[in-house]
Amino acid sequence: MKILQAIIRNYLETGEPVGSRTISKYTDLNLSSATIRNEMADLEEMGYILQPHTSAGRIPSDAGYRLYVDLMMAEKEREVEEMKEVLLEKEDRLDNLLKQTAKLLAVNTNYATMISAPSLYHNKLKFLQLSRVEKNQLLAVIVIEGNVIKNTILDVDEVLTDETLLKLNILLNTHLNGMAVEEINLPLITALKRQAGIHSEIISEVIDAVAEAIKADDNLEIYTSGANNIFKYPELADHQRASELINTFEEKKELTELVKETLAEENQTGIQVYIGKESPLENMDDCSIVTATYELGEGMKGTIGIIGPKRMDYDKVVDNLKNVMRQLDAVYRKD
Amino acid sequence: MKILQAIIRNYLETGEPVGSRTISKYTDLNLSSATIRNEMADLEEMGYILQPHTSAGRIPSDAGYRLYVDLMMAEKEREVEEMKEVLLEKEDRLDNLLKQTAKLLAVNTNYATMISAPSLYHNKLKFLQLSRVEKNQLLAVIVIEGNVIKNTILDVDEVLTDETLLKLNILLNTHLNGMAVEEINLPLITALKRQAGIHSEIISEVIDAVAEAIKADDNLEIYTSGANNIFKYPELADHQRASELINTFEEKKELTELVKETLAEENQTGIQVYIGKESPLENMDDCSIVTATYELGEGMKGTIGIIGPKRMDYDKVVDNLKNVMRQLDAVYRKD
DNA sequence: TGTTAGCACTCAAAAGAAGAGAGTGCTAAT
DNA sequence: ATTAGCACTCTCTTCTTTTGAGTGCTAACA
Repeated sequence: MKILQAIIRNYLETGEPVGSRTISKYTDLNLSSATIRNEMADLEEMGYILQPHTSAGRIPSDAGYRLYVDLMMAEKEREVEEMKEVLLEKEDRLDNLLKQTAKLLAVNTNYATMISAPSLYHNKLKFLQLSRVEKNQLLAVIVIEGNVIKNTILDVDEVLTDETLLKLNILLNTHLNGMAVEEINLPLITALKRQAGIHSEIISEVIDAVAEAIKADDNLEIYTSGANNIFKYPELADHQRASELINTFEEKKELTELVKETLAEENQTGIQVYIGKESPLENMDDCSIVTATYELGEGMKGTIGIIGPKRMDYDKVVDNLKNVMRQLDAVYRKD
Repeated sequence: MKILQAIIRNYLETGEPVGSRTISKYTDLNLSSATIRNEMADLEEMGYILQPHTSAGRIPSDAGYRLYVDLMMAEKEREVEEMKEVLLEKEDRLDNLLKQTAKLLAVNTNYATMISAPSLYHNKLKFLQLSRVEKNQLLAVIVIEGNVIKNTILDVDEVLTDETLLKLNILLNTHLNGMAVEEINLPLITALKRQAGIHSEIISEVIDAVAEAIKADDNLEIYTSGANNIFKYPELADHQRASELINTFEEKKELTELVKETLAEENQTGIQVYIGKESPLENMDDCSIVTATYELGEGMKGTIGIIGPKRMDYDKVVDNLKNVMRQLDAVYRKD
C-alpha cells in the first residue's frame, strides 16, 4: 500500500513511468529494488498499476488513482485544515466575482477551471417593474434575491396608457413578488392571465418573457479560465486532444452536463473526483475533473470544476477548492 | 507578377514551399521550370519571396503578401459583389447577436474570430430610473439608444423617502435624458450636484455609478470564437505559439488594443489587413489579422477581427467580413 | 533577347544501424 | 521475507546513409 502511494506520488510529480530503483532509493521504506519489483508485480496483477511497455517503469491505472484519491479524501476528512488565505476581493457584481474566482483557481492550481453561475430556482423575486421605453416597447426589470438582475425588452402591439401600465405593475407585483422562481409555473401564469382581464394578452407576453429571461440564462452561464494551462502537461498537449479540450471550454455547452451531474450527486463534502473515463464529459478520458458544489446564501448552488491531467495534484486541488468555497461564502455574506 | 501570384496562391493552399516545377505544370502560363526559376531569382532579389533553405521551394515574404493583398483589395473595389447569404438570425439582445456573429464567421472561415461590442460614447440615454430594492439599496436602470441596458445596485447610507426618490428621478431625467454618453462629464456632474441641494451626496453617488457602469463595460466587452481553429494550421499549432494565442483569446485584454487601433485608423472600406509583424498584437508575428469596423445605426462602431496564419485565404475572409457587416446593419434596423 | 534542356550540386527529411541504459523477471543465496 | 546477481527486453538517442525535390548555371535554340 505504501508502495502504491509512493509510485503514484512520484508519478504525479514527474509524469514519467517510475521504476523500482527510484522507489527504493527515494523513500524511507528501506527496501531493495528487487523487493519493490515483487510488490509491483502484485500491484499490477491487482490492476492498480500498469506498464506502458515491458522495459519501462509503472504508471498508475485509473483504479490506482481511485484508490489513492479515496484514501486522501478520507484523510482530509479528519485533518484540521489550515491554509494561507487566497484572496477573493469583494465584487458588487456576481458575474465578476465568479470570473475572478475561476481565474484565481486557474492561477493557483495551474489547471483549467470553470464555474457555473448559481441556480436561481429557489430564490425569490425581490423586485419587478415594467417601464415604457418607447411607444410600444416595455422594459421589464427583475431583481432576484442575491441581487441578480435580469432585463428584457418587450415589444407590445397596442400602445399602453400610463394608467394601464400602473395597473399591470401592481398586478404583477402583488402576485409575483416574494415568489420563488421555481413557483412561476404554468398554473400560476394561467391564473394571472385570467385576472388580467382585458390586458390578458400583454400579461401573457410579459410573464412569458420574464420566465424566459430567468430560465434562459440559467442554463448556460459558465465562466472558464486557464484553458491554456493544458499545454503545461505533455500528455494533454498534442494537437488532437488540445483542440478538443479548448473547444469544450469555448463552447461551454458540454460543461453544463458536468454541472447537472455534479449538482445531482450530493455527498457530504460537496467535492467529487472524476478520474479518466468516469468523467461525464466526452473526450476527457485522459483528464481528471474535480468538482465542488458551492452555496451562496440560501440554496443558490453552483458548481466549480477543475480540469487537469489524471496525474493532477489532487491534494492541492481539493485544498484550493475548499478554501475558495469558504471564501465565496464569506464574500457573499459581506455584500 | 503573374508568377508571384501563382506562388502565393499555391502556398496559401498547401502551406508548403512551392518549387518552379509546380508553377510550370499547374498554371496556364506555359513556361518551363527553368524560366520560372529565373523569374523566381528576380522576385527573391526584390524581396517578395524567400527560401527556407537552399534546396527548398519559395514562400512569400511579408512584403510579398502585402503586395498580393493590396492588389486583391484594389480588385475587390471594382468587383460587383455577389454572395450567398450567410444568415444572421434576429436576436433581441445585442450580446447574443455579437456572439452569434463571431461564431458564424469562425465556422465559415475556419479562423479564430473576435468582435467587440460597439462603443456607446455617441449614443444617447433613452431611459433612466432609480428604484428602491431594499431599505438602503437602490437599483439604477439605464437604457441607452440601441436598447443596451445597464444596471447597478447602489448602497446608500440614509434611507430615502418615496418623495425624495421621485424628486431624484425627475432631476436625473430632466438633465440626463437624451444626453449622449460622452457628454456626461465632470462639469455636468458638478452642476447637477449643486442643483440637488440636500441630496447632493446621493446624486453624486448615483451619477458616479452611472458613469462607471457605462464606461467600465465599454472597455472590455469582446466576444471570441473558433480559437481552436488555430490547430488546423501546423505553423501555429506548436505548443509555445498555440498556448500564447489561446491565452490572448481567453484574456481578451490585448484584443482591446487591436480594437482601439482599428477604430482609430479609418479607411474607405473599413477593412484592414495586418500581416505578420505589422500586427498591433504581441506574439502574432506568424499571424495575419483582418479587421473591419462595423456600424450599427448612428455611430455605434465596433470591430470585428479575424485571426489566422499568414497564409490565410484573404479573399474569402474579406468577402465574409463585408457580407457580415452588411447583415449586421440589416438585422439591426429590423430591431 | 527571352526561353529551355541538361547537369552538377545542395540540403532537409526519411530510413536504417548501432549502442546505451533504464527497467524487468527470475533464480539462488541470505 | 528480502536481496544480490544476471540475462533479457525494448525504447530512445545518436550517427550514417540514402533519397529526392529543388536550385543555379551553362549552353543551345527560336
